[in-house]
Amino acid sequence: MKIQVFENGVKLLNPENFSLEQTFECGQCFKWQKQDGKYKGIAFNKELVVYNSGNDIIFENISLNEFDSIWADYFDLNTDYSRIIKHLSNINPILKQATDECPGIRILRQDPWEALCSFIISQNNNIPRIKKIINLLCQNFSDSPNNIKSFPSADTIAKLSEQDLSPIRAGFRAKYIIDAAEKVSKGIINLESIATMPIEEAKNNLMQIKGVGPKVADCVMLYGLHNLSAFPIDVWMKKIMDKFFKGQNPSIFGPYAGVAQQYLYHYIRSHPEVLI
DNA sequence: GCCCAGGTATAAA
DNA sequence: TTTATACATGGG
Repeated sequence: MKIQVFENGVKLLNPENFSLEQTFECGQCFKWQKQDGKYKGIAFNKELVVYNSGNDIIFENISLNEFDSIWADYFDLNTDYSRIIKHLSNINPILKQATDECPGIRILRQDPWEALCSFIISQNNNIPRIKKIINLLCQNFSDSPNNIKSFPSADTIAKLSEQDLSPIRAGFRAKYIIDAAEKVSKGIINLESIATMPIEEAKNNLMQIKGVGPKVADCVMLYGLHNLSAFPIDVWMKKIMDKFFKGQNPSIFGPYAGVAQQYLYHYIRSHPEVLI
């Protein structure tokens, strides 16, 4: 990974297997917004503007230290995705097509609580409205010390009532958000320790939270706890499995099932005709 | 107006 | 154990 440091930022020179568009628009995160061709977002209480410049990617107005300590990790830039892609594309022709189409997806290392809360909100919902609700949650309840609209902590949400949450228009999910926040805040659910458990045990723990079923639990494992074998199955993935992997289960993708799932999901959403 | 959305809780079979 | 229905809200 070649890096150039400017007076006002860090530039990644022609990075391999890293596309902002594919990474942000593949349905794994909901808080990054495109403005004037640049992506603006917040993670771990830091604001970032990041954008393409030719084949390079510019991280605006940050130090090398911040890049190394926060963003290289967040974007999973120290993982060799070319190896994962090579492995996956040998498994099945549709996976090869998917990786050829969107080889720049990175599985972000999101904050575990943010991922949990976000995917509770995602249930029976569409992506534009998921984004809207999460944005309202941050606008209304962010507890950042720096006056930025970061994702509110579980402790902050745990102090709220279902009625307090009414401005975010989450509907029936509000009670689930509160329950998750209370369990995390009280330590009944410890996301750090869940990260070290075998995946089935981890999912069973997460499913103690109201509104968390197998799909949301897999999303938390994959996007929040970076367990790359977690395989969230939604309506699209169900169709894909039925058509291309009939009778098989996600274990055929080995330890990278979750990455496979992300390539397939992104690919099939832009080519739904493949399923016909 | 109508159908549906990166599902889950609950009740009924 | 499997299958059916309600759920809040608003995008398309």
